[in-house]
Amino acid sequence: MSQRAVVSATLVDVAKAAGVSLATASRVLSGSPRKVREDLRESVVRAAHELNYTANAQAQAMARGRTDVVGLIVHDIADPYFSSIAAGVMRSAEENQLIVTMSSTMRRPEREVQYLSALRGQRARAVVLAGSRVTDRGLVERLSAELEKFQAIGGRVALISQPRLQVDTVVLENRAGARSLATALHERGYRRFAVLAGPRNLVTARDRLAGFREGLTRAGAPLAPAHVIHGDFTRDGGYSAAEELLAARAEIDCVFAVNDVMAVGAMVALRDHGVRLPTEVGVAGFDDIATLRDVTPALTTVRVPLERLGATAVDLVLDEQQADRPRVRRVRGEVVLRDSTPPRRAG
Amino acid sequence: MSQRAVVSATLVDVAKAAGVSLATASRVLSGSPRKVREDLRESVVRAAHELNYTANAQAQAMARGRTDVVGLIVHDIADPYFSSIAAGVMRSAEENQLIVTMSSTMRRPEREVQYLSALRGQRARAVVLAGSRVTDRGLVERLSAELEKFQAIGGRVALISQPRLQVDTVVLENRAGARSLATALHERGYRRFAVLAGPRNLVTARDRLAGFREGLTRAGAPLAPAHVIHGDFTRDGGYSAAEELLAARAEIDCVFAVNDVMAVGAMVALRDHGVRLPTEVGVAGFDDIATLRDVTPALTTVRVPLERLGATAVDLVLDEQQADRPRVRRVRGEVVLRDSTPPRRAG
DNA sequence: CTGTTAGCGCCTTCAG
DNA sequence: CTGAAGGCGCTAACAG
Repeated sequence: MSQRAVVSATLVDVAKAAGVSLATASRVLSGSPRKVREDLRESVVRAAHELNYTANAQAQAMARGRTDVVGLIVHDIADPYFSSIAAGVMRSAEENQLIVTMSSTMRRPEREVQYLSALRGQRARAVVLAGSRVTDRGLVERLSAELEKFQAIGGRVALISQPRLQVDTVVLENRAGARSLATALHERGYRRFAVLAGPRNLVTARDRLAGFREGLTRAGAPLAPAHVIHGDFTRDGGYSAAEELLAARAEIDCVFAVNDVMAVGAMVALRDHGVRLPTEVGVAGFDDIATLRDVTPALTTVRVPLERLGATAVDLVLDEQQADRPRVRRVRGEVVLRDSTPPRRAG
Repeated sequence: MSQRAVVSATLVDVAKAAGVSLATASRVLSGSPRKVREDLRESVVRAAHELNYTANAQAQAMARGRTDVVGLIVHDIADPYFSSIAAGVMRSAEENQLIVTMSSTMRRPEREVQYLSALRGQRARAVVLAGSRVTDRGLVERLSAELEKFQAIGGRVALISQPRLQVDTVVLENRAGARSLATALHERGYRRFAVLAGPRNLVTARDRLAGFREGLTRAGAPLAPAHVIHGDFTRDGGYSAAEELLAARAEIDCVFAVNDVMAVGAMVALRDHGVRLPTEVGVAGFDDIATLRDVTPALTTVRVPLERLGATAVDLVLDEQQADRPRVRRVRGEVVLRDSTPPRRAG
């Protein structure tokens, strides 16, 4: 007879069971500032407990006119760079009682626009867009338009990347970091560099290349154009780029891959082709990915506080101070010299 | 005068602008099966577009009585094991037009219960719980109770771990995998093993240890109890456990760490203490984490199709066939022998 | 301090 | 095929 209920108890049920009005029940259960007589409060709590009552967050959101959802959009959650950022976002979100809904674009920028639109449908309170911007003008415009719509209905936005759009941004100083790295490597005695530069259309990759080049030029050892190889921002991209370098028989003593994942791919490629590391060629990366710290030789890189990037972005969207123009939080990386680039004797 | 609107257009606005009734507007915009005359449909679509209308998903969910949210709960999203599973969950979720909300327990099992309760508040359609179950009886009971409440209101649940609770589960055959690994290593000539066994209360860790022990026993080279070291399921846990092993001056020729992350930590510890790898000691792990494939020497391990685990879990919760008892999908790992455990000469 | 009531935005019978 | 109206579960004025 009594079929298993597939609906949960509602506030009306609780109120009825407790013998109070809907309003009173709501007041005790939804943390309203208004006081309720102790005995009533108790019976409401008890009734709620007995009925396994849990407020319907959707209904609350509708009645209140706002949600506690923050959307996170990343390029690829399986990439340690993004999973670390996600960890930071989730940590800060939890501290602020927010729910995180996540989506992964699989490195297809158009997806950002789609997901953003979906988040608008969710009436998400805020969205964090992590990952490099691209250079494609059309895409940037479509994203901008969608961001404006999102903001038009009161949503907050933070980017983790480059300050290229009219929204709050956590800026990772890729250029300065790469410049410092170049200087440090030059000081260690390296002179003939190659750069595995990643995709041409990713601003992050471009900035790192540009910064590295600047550093070398200042140090008086300018980068040869032929020693810049583009490719995917992945392990395999690094592997292929390094092979290309070898095929070109470039005369070099140090390879800078614009991220750690690529650097590791490059190391493997070099070794596979009989290059001894780090004696014949030094290798450096960027990011200081935790799981990659234990490769041999230990990878020289630029440490990026990834979790902090994520947490900072959430803090930014939660700080409601409506500035007249986009705010920017700059985060610097720190050069970490390890065994993959030992000091090199002159000559 | 005209302050920037902070509310979005509603269906009423669209209907009004299109000169039709609310019902008609709803029918064209929400993919209702009912037909609407072509000219009306067009003007509704146009009005919606002009007003930047996007249906309020919360309101839709309330009216329909169900959501498109699937919750994912992991131990630690920054751990590549979980980020890969997450990638699989998100892929399958997207294919099914579902939204993923994610939370990370930071390896504190009580959090699973809390998050599950929050997801019940969200009226999530389903939840995927990834990560090893624990042995603590009280925790298991509290989780079970919360799972039942979740299911009582129609929510679907899938676990990725061990079939210990009365819900659908994607089971990773840790025991069988570890057993095969033991056999394979024995065949390569290893005889004196140590196991870095992870936390005592994690079922995954226990199963891997048990399987490995079984394999060795069958092969006639039983594991010495003193050669089992427990510790954290992390890189540093592996490092410490290996140091402990060294301090005990155990006579061994092969170390099995119950996951790759620990194995890498162990490799570093062994090297730091002057042990030559893999000549003096072989090292093996479990999981085949992608970013860890390039350590030197290349790590022998048991490959686990992590993304598929995640995707399978989503498929399971979406397949509404209400079986009378929990369904189980078994997934096997595959031994991958690499350079960290080269064939060993007898003697 | 408590109760009544009007929405929040949308879907979906039910008439027309 | 279209429109009117009730209701999803909850919050927040507004009275009492």
